Amino acid sequence: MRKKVTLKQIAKELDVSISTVSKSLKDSHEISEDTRQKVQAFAKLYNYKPNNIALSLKNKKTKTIGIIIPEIVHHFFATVISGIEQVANENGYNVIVCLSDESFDKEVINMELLANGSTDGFILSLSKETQQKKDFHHIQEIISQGMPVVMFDRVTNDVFCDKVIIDDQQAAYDAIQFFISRGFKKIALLTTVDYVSVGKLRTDGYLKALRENGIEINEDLIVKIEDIDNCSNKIESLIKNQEFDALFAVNELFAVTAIKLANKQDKKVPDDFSVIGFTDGIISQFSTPSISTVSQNGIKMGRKAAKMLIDRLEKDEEDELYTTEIIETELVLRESTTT
Amino acid sequence: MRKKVTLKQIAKELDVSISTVSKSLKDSHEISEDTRQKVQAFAKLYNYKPNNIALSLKNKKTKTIGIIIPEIVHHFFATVISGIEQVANENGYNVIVCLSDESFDKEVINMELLANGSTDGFILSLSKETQQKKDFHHIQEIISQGMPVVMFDRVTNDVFCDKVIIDDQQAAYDAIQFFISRGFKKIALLTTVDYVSVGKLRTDGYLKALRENGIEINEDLIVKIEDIDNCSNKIESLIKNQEFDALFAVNELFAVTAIKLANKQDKKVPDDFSVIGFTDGIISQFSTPSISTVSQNGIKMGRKAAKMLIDRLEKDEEDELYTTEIIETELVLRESTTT
DNA sequence: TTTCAACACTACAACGTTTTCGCTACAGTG
DNA sequence: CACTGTAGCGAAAACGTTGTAGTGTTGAAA
Repeated sequence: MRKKVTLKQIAKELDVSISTVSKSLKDSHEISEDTRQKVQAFAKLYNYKPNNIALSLKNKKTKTIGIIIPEIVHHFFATVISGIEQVANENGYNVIVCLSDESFDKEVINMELLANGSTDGFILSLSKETQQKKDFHHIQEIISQGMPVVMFDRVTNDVFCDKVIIDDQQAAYDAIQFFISRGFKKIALLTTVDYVSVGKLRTDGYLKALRENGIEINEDLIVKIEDIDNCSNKIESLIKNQEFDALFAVNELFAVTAIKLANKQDKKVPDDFSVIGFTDGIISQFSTPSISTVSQNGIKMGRKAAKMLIDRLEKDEEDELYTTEIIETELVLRESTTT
Repeated sequence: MRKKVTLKQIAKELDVSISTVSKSLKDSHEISEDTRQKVQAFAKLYNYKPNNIALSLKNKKTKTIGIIIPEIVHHFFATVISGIEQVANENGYNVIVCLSDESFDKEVINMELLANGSTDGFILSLSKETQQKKDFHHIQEIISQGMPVVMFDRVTNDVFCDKVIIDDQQAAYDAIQFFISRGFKKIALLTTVDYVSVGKLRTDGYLKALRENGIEINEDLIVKIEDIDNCSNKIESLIKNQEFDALFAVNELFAVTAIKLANKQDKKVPDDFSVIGFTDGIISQFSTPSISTVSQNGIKMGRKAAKMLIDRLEKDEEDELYTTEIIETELVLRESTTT
């Protein structure tokens, strides 16, 4: 086994000082051509590479970005990571990923762990539990220590930092407007419980669109789902007992589940009702019928978040002006809506 | 801004030595009750947490696992990461994720970067390009430096290390046997080009099952796909020009694409032909018809890989005995196969 | 001959931590 | 009084690196 070689070992071997080795490898003019070549040749032979940890300690920079997300087995979050990783990579940064599993405690523990020197900054999306508790002290704490934080998608107004979001309300509004423009008046909504920020905003967009078009809001057409694994009953009863000609779901899982359950009751999408989902993932693309969605570009979101974080990291003045970037969404029309 | 406090600062503030502070916080018996309490109170007040980087440098352990995978926007890899993260977390490890984007160069660069002190070991799945080039020097190099490596799914026999795989050949064999047991004789295969190790193995299982059952192999029923974004023609022509009663796809994307293209030609699954895919992902579950698959439990694979790596890391003797764990697969029957 | 610059190199501190070893002062023992 | 033991603390090294501030030698100008 050939362990990694250090400056010290090279120095000893060549009978020069550590400084000389370090400078030779950095092509310092203080070192004679002769010595430089000797050292470089030796270093190459033994495949010398500086130790990142030692550099991090010295420079007080790790060139590492911490990502905290609720879960990774979720197409949207995976695309965001992918986007972050692209930009990080282009700028010589690594990403270290922690999953909160939607748990407040895990979110706190992971952040505190990484904040102790492991990362230069954070990109995070809040866990459900954190949003529910409205307890953001761990994030505040980290920001107050001078570590930059960028929040995306599931954000909160209670923390001042850079943010990347989509205009959830507007996007939902646009989707509903699309339905209305096609002459649909009875529009059902499949949404989450209110404490999930994005669910709430999308619901608001739905309500706003109806109101502005003078359509009465029918509470029977609004289904709020807490637990995705346990929502069949509610959706089934909606489809069976209510009459509607269009359905808007705040995520693609709700959308595809509704379509499947409709099939069971011999109702066909889009013949019996049109469907638009949210988040343009694999499911929407490949289900039959393929589902029209409000496309939320995760890659773009991740890239933007990473760019904002790195910009802040590489700028030396502390800038207290935080910005919130809005990533545009797009209504992607597929087979689940009549044209 | 309240920067992180160090031992040195506490020492200065309380007018004791750094050693005393360190020992106090570790409840050393060398320190008087009095001093200990004073230090601990102060540390708590200023929220002292030891600096991970300094610890890593001192202990020559980072408590970090490097994960190198081809891409993350891929349900299977996301589940594997999820599994790795679970076990890592349980054992106080963090995970740092790098994506090779199926590129040999990026795989090499990322590994070399992380190997310079950033991680204690690696869990990786080979990029397509690496498998094609059969160049594994970067992995060999890292192993020879004494850094443990665990490979999963896309592995190679040319590198000696711990591995976690499924029995791809057997799983494919079982799927084909299932078809044959239902009386199907004309079985089509949608596979990858041969250099993708798992594709090759699954193809071998298909061939073996046919041979053992005395069914003649019809090359026209075997379609090898290089590029997923550009495979429609080949699959369409298979469906249009060949006659078959069952189709086995080596991944779920191929499976769902085939079903969609069949629909276009007014052929229905499973009425016109049955389909079994590979990798039990979101698509298989939610497409219509839902797709029967050989389920490849990514979480389990990730957990196992992480366990193997951590075991090796925490055991002090160097053990040259490498093992290859086989994760069992399961045939999950859904709507795409007739019963 | 003195002075000084240029050259080629080394020593050392610093980053934050742990741990071994050593030191001092005081109590106890014979 | 001389010695030993010990409680309580501090100094210093080590991990690997970089950059600043020296150090010693040479040769040339004054």
